Amino acid sequence: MGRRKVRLELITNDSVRKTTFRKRKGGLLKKASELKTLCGVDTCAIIYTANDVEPHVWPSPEDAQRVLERFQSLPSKKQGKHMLNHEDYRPKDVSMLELKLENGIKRNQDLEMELLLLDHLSGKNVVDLIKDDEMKMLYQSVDDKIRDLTLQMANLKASEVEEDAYSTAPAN
Amino acid sequence: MGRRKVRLELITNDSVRKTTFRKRKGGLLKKASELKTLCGVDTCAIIYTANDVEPHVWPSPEDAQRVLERFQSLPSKKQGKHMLNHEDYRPKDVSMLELKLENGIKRNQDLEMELLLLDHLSGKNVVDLIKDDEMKMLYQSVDDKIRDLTLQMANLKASEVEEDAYSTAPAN
DNA sequence: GTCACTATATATAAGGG
DNA sequence: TCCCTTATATATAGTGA
Repeated sequence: MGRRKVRLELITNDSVRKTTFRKRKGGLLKKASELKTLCGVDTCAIIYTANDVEPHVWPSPEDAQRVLERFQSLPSKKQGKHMLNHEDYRPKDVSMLELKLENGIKRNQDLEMELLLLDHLSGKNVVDLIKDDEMKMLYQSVDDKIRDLTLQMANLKASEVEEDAYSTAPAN
Repeated sequence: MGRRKVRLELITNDSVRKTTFRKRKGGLLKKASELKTLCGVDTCAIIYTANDVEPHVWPSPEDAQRVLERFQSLPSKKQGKHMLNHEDYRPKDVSMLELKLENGIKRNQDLEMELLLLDHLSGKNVVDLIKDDEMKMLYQSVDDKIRDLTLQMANLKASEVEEDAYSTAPAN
């Protein structure tokens, strides 16, 4: 769409390529925005530039907000066939602690399942930039999750040690 | 871009909205594809339709393949400020097992970090459809990861029990 | 590298099977 | 609903400041 038809192939000239990228990125975002508005679908554009390490995400602030909410309420459904059969990897006879450990495993599986989604998206070059504030919120959210998980594992370990104490030398 | 200028607002008429969605989705994908080719960036379009539960992802088969590879080689960098300070949650005096447990935690943190990326993307309505084969590969990848993690945790638990045995009743 | 300005190339809203 | 077709609306390649 310009003075002349361009061949669909990598633009070798650096500056030209950058300029084209900038222009087209804008166009793509606009299109995505329109699609979202006109059709009521929650579009999202992303771009991992070879330069930046951080992925650039788009929507608007409200969108990012909603993303977080949706993410946090993300239930452990869909796990179906992806639920791992623990039996295969569990040393026999460790009954007492199984439940707790399983909880931990289950949690990890939840994470993995969400990771699956990430799979579909990571490694892609996306189209935009998330505001700093939103970024912080996202990070905060993950930090919280990490905290929970770590605490849980620590407790698990602690209780195991405890249990052990019981079976060999009752707590003072 | 049509017989007449359309107002930027949700199209109320169902059939019209659907048609417009289909058309514009195609256009957006084409644009993304061009951007990818012309600028050498790995574009990716996604759409979570209100109807379908599964997200629809786009690129081409080769892209999906690359996604997987990139994902699997995803190092544990970037963790920086997101590394959790275990000290705060670790019951004191459990030295012997710490390392193993920490490995487990570390792993979880890796997952969490990747989850962070997901944060940026989930909950968005994206633009496309991944081929069944690719989907299977992705699932397989996650399954493998789940297997690793589970096995690791099982081993961790097993070795703890073992250690315990040693300190109280030397193995037969 | 960026911005503005066109001339063109594309995308697509309406309509008609 | 899905394809066509066609009239217009948009996107953008090339160019100059």
